[in-house]
Amino acid sequence: MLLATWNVNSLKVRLPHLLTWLQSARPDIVALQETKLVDEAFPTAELEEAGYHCAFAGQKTYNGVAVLSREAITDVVTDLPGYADPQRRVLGCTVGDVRVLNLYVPNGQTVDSEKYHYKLDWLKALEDFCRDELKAHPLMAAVGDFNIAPADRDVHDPDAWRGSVLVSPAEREAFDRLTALGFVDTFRLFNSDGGFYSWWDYRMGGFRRNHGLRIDHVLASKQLAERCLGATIDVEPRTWNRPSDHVPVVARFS
DNA sequence: ATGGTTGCAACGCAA
Repeated sequence: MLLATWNVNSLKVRLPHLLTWLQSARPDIVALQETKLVDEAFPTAELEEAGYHCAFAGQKTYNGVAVLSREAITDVVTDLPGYADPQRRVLGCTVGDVRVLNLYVPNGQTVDSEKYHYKLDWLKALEDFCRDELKAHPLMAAVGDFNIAPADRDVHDPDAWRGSVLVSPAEREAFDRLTALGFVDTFRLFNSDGGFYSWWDYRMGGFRRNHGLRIDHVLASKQLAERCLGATIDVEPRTWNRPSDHVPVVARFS
């Protein structure tokens, strides 16, 4: 079973890339972020034609998440309990025996901004939610654009980034508290090296120079992680014409 | 030198 996450930065623009990638990678479940589409505009017909069921929580212009699955999708939730938020950043659902939580964690903008405090508040609500979800669903994955590079090895220039949003201590502590609930970073089960990134700024030739950050993750509950056979970052779509600034991260399970 | 690119949608905002 292949489980993937991809921040597509506009599903309208990236639909051709997504369809091409679905055909080549053949994932069973794909979590999408930054669809930037209202639900009425979601390309359900094209994706069903490609063999996927769809669940989505969209909004105009910003945010928006979706899950595509070859198997049926049930028990959908689109909010963190007790955290009223008009921004569409959460899609929890069940596929087979696995609970999947698709997350588009707030970016935070800068550490001195209101958006940064929103990010930390949001992560606290996520932690409370995941604590309960893990108890209810021993086989669980929390995937998505976390907008956090967990360690310096996940950052192309740690000294230049020190203290910035996406790497700040408070964000990393929130990420560590989340994993301490009982998640495993599947990529790190198979690769402990630096230099592997899932996002590169569009500006300044970021991808060409591999000036990236590893901020998109497939976290698996301990019981699900026991079934993990591999995890990869597929950088190829970043080489295509008019790419997303993020690439798919994929984990394989038995 | 505090830049730059993209998407949305409207001439700014978010990433």
